[in-house]
Amino acid sequence: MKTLKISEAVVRRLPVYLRHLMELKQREVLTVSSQDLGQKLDLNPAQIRKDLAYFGDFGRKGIGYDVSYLIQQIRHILKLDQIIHVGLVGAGKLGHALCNYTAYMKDNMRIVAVFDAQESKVGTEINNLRVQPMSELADTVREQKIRIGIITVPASEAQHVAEQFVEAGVEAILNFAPVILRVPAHVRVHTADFTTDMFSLAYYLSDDRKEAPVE
Amino acid sequence: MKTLKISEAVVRRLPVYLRHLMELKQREVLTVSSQDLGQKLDLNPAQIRKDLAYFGDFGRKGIGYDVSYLIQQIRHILKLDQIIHVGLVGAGKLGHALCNYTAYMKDNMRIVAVFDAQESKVGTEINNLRVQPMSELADTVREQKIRIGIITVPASEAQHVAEQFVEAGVEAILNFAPVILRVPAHVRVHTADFTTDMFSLAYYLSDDRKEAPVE
DNA sequence: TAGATTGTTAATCGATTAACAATC
DNA sequence: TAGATTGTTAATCGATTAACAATC
Repeated sequence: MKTLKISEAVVRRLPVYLRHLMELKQREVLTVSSQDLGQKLDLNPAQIRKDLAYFGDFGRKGIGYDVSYLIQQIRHILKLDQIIHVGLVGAGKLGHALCNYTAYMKDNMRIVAVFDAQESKVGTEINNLRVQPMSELADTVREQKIRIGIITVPASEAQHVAEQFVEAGVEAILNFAPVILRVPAHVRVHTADFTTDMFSLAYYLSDDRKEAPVE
Repeated sequence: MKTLKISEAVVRRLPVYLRHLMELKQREVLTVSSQDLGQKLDLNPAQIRKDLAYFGDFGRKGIGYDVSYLIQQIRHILKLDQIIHVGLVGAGKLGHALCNYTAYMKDNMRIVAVFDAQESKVGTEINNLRVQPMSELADTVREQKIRIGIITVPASEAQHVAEQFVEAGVEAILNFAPVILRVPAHVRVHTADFTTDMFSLAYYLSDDRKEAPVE
């Protein structure tokens, strides 16, 4: 395996490849070409080959990629050949939804603890997990070997929660609050912000204003 | 206003600028420089100036940008100087969460209808909205002037729902299901996929496997 | 005036795509 | 063998950043 700095764009495509490969496997497709993949995923075949070639020679000239083998390799690259433990803070509707969303994630990641600052939430059950108070976060992260933290609290509390996660030793954070978190460089943060998505979508609407303009 | 093809990267940053500007406004800050903004948002000041300059001369040399004026301009660019009507299909936990997530979106967008294919869901109330059957989607989209559709159904149903949205005349779709949707070129789709985010985060974890490796 | 900061051009950097020898 | 398809190099394209004249 080569050691080179892999761009974020490449890393973000790997889960997309993986997902489609799993589907192919389920349909008992044994082999797939970069051509096929590109067609399905709306990507340039050369890009797919190049992405994969960063990590090794996974294909066979004239043949393509062995589906099962490639799945195994991508899971290894993404460190998903183990079960990653995840903690979540914010037992609101969104937190609830994500806990249940284990559908096809469950072989690779598992939400093993849920926390909330609100006393009324503590002790309730979500998906067989007892909602814990924030005071238990640090110990639980260590005991349960939680490596990724999910933040589904209001924007005003997100930074504080992030700091507690970092303090407890979490290595990466997925943040759903619409704020930019400040964390040390060794902690990776991705922000999954619904409002940013919605607002940028609006840009692409046609120009005729259908409602009474405010301006 | 110049007419030039604006890259998606630029469009995705505009809502981030807007959000921070709103916060500045609330704190009664009158003026902001690209320097200040860059610091807060982790972006290069030149990039911010360039992004804004695509759309007009909004700043003043030696001074910076007037916060209120820039807010107004960005809202106009993003077509958020009107209230955009939104429809949602999939009244599960995630759909529920998004309906409630109107917090700071409510001046710009409004979810005005919720649909679900499951009979057991139809007729229940979410945030004062009656969940409607899919058979009412087309008419409601037209009557309510719904321009953006949100999809929060299982992956297997997402494509079918997208087609119904497109058929009904929706201009853009925000898709939460982990699939790549096929829609005509005039419809814009953004995919907000939780699993892709989580899986790509795992790549950045440290290399020591903390659980018993599967491999 | 002096200091600050924009808008914009030019330079740099990085990512995508094309092309093709190697080879199954 | 002929056709298909990889891995990789070179070409292209696009996005980010630096630099600076204009000017508040």
